[in-house]
Amino acid sequence: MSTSPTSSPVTIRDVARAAGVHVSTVSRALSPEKRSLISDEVLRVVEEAAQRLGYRPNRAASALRTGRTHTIGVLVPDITNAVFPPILQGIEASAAARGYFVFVTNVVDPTLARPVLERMLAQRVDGVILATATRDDPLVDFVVKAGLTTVLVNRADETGRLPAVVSDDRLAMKLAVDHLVGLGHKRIAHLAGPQNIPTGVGRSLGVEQALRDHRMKPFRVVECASYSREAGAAAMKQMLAAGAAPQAVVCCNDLVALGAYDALREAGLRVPQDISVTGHNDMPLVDMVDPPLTTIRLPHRELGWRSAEMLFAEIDGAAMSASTVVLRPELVVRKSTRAPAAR
Amino acid sequence: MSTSPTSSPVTIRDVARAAGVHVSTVSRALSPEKRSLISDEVLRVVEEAAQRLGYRPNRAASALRTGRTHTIGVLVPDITNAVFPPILQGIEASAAARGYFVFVTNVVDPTLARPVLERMLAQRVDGVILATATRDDPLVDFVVKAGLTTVLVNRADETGRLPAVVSDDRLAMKLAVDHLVGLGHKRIAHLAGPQNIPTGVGRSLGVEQALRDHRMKPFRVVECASYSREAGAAAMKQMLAAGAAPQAVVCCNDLVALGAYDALREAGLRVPQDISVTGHNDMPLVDMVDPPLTTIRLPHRELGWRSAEMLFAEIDGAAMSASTVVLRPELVVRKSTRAPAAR
DNA sequence: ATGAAAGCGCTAACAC
DNA sequence: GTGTTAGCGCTTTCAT
Repeated sequence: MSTSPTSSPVTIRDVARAAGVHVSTVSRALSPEKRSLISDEVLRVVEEAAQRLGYRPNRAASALRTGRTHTIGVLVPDITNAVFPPILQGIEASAAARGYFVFVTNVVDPTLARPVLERMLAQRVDGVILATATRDDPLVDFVVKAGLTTVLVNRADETGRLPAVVSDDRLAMKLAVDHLVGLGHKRIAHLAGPQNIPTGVGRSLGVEQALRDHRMKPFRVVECASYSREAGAAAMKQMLAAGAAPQAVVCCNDLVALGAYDALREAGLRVPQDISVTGHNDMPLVDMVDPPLTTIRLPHRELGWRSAEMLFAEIDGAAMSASTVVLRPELVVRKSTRAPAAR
Repeated sequence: MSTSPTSSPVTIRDVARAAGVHVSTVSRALSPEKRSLISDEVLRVVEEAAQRLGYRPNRAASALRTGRTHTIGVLVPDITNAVFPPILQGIEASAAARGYFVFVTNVVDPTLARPVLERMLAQRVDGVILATATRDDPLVDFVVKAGLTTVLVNRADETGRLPAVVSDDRLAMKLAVDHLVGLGHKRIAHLAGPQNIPTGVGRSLGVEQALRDHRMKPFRVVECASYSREAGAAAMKQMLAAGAAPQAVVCCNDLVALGAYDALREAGLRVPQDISVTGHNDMPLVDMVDPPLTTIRLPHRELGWRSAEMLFAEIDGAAMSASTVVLRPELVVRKSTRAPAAR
């Protein structure tokens, strides 16, 4: 029976007056933790009054008093990149379940992250989740010094000072390599990610290790300037220019793989007849491209969810002692890979 | 020379003491509007002290005092849907430029929107942007009654009570239809969007009108249950079951078009040889599917940016009197459309 | 079980 | 140009 939700200058005092009790009683009655201290009768009256007046506790006031804003911040490098929305979704779901709100910021330029964090500090967020950390990120230093509760997602902290939730990049690449080797490929190349980003080096290491397990070495490796289609195309082009084409190429991510498609097509090479390609992420629609991409699926939403859960645990005082949670990726075989042509 | 950004219990009082002035002087000195009232000398001293101590104004306190939180909320139905991230990006860019933060909430179930708004009201957001409004949305009523500054994006308010920023759905469909007619198609069908969503009806109207302009009528129309690939496939299947296949089908959105691809392929029909297909949105990767989709491109980022700008104008007191801004979409021709086969 | 009172950090009248 | 004062709405001792 919520009445007219008109503009609400109704304060706790109004409720107290209406209920004929003191404001502190109202405060207690409306607090889940303290309501046990109040008699059933008063509880009823207060709740009725609050309801009737359309009372909405002013969070700013409560934040000022308690120092807790029920607010967290998230920094993502590019919300337009399909891996981040599911992560955000996971974070937001966890936050909403606790009555928290999430400030989402799109930090295009890494140097702009610092001022954003400054503003978040001013807003007194209860914690932040960083999806932006590069290797040796000064931001890690900053949040640690500032005493800001922080969790990393999708990118771990190599210095081990911050808890993180990541996917197992090494395993991911091993799945791809094993699949290719199983198909009979010998000359397996790698389109590597930027080596200043944790996932970039992790995946490169994974490829090398997996190949080594088969007593093989990367046929050729080219580093991409970024996780983008353009960078992938450029890198593939460069690889092709370097000599004989590989039989298969393991890409650091889907976008790069699609860029490789572009370059390969331009060079008159067919996927998978002439060359097999694998991606990483299983972005939406990669099952519809031509040919459907064999790739690695990540539990993106869970990555977000878990990171938020860790953050809230820390906010609630459970020192996580910088643990890193590693989630398992899985191989999704489609049409971009097949056995190499007989020679 | 910002010193150790340690946990900051440093208040305006500490700065005042360090600078040897009164707190109100500090407040003024640090406020862009009021700093002109302060002597250069004092200004210098205060700024130096603030800097040195690592002072960060407590926004919660300021919000309590002024009633302004420098915070806005955004409700999106599905952040995972590729149209929304660019919109969010536009909103966030506009907000960041003003020192505002954005609460992003993913409202899966429309019935959950109300409690989310209640919480936003409690947080005292300065305004909200709704990307979720359905037709005759009770939410519109709610925010109007609550006196919450609101702008709609991507979906207009038919009752005209709220300002909105939308893309021209009628024009979009006209572009698609004209293209198809120009190619020589006669039997043009429509896979319509949910008719309880403004864009759904807008686009349907657009198709009908455009066809009428050519003295034609829709060859067949099926409404999709949602803007999804599955719904598109189901609708296309249903259409096919209804009798002779159309020569071309105009889809309400890209996902639906891709669903149509699925159903068509299953039915042994080739795109575009047997049937032409158009989409709407120009999602990432639809240029890489097989065949590359002819579609309508929207200025998504600008949609977001403009809506935020309108919201801030209203927050700053410029009554926008519920104006609706309509942005122009554009046709992107790819490989899913061609002239009908000679019979 | 409830009331009284203080104060979180800031801003805005209002003095001077 | 700067200081004084009051108070935003809430929570939390401390009494009773």
